[in-house]
Amino acid sequence: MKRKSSPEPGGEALEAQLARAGLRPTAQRQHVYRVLLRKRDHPTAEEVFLRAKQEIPDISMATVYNCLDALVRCGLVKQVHHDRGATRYCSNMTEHHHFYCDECGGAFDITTDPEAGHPEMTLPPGFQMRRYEIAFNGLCPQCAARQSRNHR
Amino acid sequence: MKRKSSPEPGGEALEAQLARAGLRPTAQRQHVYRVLLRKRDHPTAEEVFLRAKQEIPDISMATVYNCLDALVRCGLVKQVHHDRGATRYCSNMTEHHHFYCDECGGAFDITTDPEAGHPEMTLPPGFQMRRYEIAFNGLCPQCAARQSRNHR
DNA sequence: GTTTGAAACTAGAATTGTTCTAAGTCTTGA
DNA sequence: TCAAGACTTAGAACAATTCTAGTTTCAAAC
Repeated sequence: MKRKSSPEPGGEALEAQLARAGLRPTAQRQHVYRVLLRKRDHPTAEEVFLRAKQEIPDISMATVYNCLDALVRCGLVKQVHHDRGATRYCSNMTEHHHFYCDECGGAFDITTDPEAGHPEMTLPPGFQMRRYEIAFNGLCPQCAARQSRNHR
Repeated sequence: MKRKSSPEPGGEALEAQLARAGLRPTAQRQHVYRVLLRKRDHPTAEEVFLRAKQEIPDISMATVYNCLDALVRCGLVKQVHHDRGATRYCSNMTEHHHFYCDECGGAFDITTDPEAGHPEMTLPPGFQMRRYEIAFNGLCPQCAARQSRNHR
C-alpha cells in the first residue's frame, strides 16, 4: 500500500475506463488487471489472489474481490460461470463463448464466427433476448490426444 | 419413513430407471420425483425440500440432495446452472435450452428446433464436443409486457 | 420368522466461495 | 493542512453444498 499509480502495460485503457466509471486507478486495481492480462487462463478469484500476492504481498482476498468487481463494472473484464464452480474472470472482451474440458477442467475461449448470426433457435413469442452464451463441453485438444493415445 | 413403495404418477418410469442404475425406488425418491413432475418451474434443492416436506414432514435436506443426485444419475432429471445461483432441477429430459429472465429470475425451457443443427460455430481443431448448452438472457413475456406498459 | 449386510435416511458439522462490516489508510480538493 | 470520501484490510457472516457418523429400512439367506 505504498505504491503510486504509474504507467503499466494495459495502464492507459485501465485508467480511462476506471475514470469513466468514477473509480480511481489504484495500485491494487492496476495489478489485478495486469494479472488477468498476463495469463488469460480464466483464473478464479483465489488464483488471482495468489498471483497478485507475489507482487503485492499485503493484498487481501476482499480487495481482490473488490478490484475484480470494479473491473467488471467498468467493462474491462467479464465474469464466466460454469456449473457451480467458482466464478472465473476473463479479460477477453470480444464476443466469444467458452469450451469447458470435462477432463482437466480448463476453460477455453471460442471465438464467434463474425458472419454467423444468432443461434438458429426461434424464441417463443414474447421473450426479449438481450444476450446469449453458449457453453460447450467435451475434451480439449490436449486431453483428447491423451485419451486417444491411451486407448491404443 | 413408514411408507411402502407404491405405484404413483411417474412411478413406473422411475422404478425402472432407478433399478437400471441399481438404486431402490424409496418413498423419498418417488416423492422428490413427483414434486419435480408436478410443478416444472426449475426449483432449487431448497424449494424441492419445502415442497417435499408437505407430504413427508420428516424428510431432511441431505435426503433431498441425495434423492436429486440419484435422479440425476439415473437420467430422470437434469441439473440447471445459471451464474452462481443455486442449482436448479429440471425434469424435462428432451433436448432444450434455457432462458433466464433478468427481471424476475425465472428459468424457462426453450425447445430446440429439431431441424436446426448444432450452433454455427466451428470449434478450433482438436476440440471434441460432447454437448453444448445455450443460456439466453433478457425479459420473459410477463416482465417484457410489464416494462413496456410502465414505459408509456 | 430371524438374522444379516447393504443401501438409504437423518441431523448436524464442515467446507467452499462469496459478501458484509467495521476500522484504518490514502487521496483529493477546498 | 484538513476534512470527506474512496479504498483497503482482516475477519465475521452467509448461502449452497458436501461430508460424517449413527440409525433405520429392506431384501435375501438362513
